Amino acid sequence: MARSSYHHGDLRSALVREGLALLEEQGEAGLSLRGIARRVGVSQTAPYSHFANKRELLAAVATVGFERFGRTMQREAEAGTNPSDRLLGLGVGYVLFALENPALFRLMFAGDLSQLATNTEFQAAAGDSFGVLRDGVGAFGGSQSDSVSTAAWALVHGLAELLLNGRIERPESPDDVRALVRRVLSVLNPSGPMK
Amino acid sequence: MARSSYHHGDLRSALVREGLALLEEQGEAGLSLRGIARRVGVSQTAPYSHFANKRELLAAVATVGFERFGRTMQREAEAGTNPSDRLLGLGVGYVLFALENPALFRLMFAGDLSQLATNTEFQAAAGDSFGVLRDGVGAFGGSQSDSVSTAAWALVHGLAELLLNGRIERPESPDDVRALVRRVLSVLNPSGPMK
DNA sequence: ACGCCAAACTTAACATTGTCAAGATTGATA
DNA sequence: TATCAATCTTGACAATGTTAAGTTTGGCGT
Repeated sequence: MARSSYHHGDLRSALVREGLALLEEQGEAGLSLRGIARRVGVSQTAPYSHFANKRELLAAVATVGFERFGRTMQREAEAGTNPSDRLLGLGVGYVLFALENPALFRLMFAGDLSQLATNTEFQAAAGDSFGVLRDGVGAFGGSQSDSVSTAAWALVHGLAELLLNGRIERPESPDDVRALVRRVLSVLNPSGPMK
Repeated sequence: MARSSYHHGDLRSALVREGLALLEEQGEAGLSLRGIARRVGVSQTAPYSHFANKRELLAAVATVGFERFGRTMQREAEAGTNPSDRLLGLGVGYVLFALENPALFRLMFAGDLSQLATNTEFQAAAGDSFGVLRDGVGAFGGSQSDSVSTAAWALVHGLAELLLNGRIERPESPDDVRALVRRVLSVLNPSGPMK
């Protein structure tokens, strides 16, 4: 949709939206500032009126990613009826999101974005999505809630990352994902270490 | 050290070596093909006599990384006297390596390198280093060895990644790393799920 | 209603990067 | 010792992130 007026009107949102689309289609490698601008139908430097640099645009894209991420986890968790099932749902949501949005997931956890302490929106969105996870684990972990929640988080995150890298064989269906997460999460011992 | 002869003599190794050095000094952002060539004192396109493209050079760098990675884990594991302590050592080595070589670790697990099925050296080095881990876990896990080893792997990998991203507070000393890994690994239940 | 101004957008340019093509150099091999 | 293929260089191209300087315009105060 070509615009008629000199001013776009909602360029900032459009850039983020097309950034997400481009990321999905071409992966992070094909995600250039100029490419996004081209796609929106705006000059190469127009984004600089809304973002200080490419990183800040990517942070905005990742922010939307975190919001979707949190919703995905919440949706999967709500199906469960007890704390244990809800934890499983959170893990399934975590891994499903990663597998369905590989490039976005990697962007969200890219090193250079995480150190954007300046960008409060990004930090807030990331914090919120992890809050969903942490709360779910809290209701599950027993005496050692803190260790258990850290362990569960690391577990699903590592699982997602290893799946994306092809180090662990990719499940074919969402049901297989569910089974895998269940199997792996089952080694967690909520009552703390034995000895 | 400027070279005297037209032929470098050992350019391939030099490129990988300086690539590692540049990666450590400047991070992945500052790791350019031309930068490495400049550092070695060779023309911009000289690397193309030894590598098909930048990715292949980075894969060679990552290959060295995986070799060091395996050695670090093995060193830490050898201190333990029983399977449980050895597993702990492996995890500590895993996380320590990530924290001490953040840029290299991220490169090793970068998405585009992992899909280099062509590069057999890279795949072999990666496989070997994970073999060290898998063997160590195998001697630990009980009835559900497979689930336990996958879980332990995902656990330490996720922990490493979350630490690098600053999502989990960074331990200050290697001893703190050891304590953290011990605490988190302690929720693993080697005898399988309870119910 | 009108003029102004700051925000939004464009054009032009620069340095840097990955990569290719074509040529120069040279060590080893026959 | 002549040659040839591997190694390295020069030159060039397109793409990218970013800055500088100029243009357009919607909305505000008067």
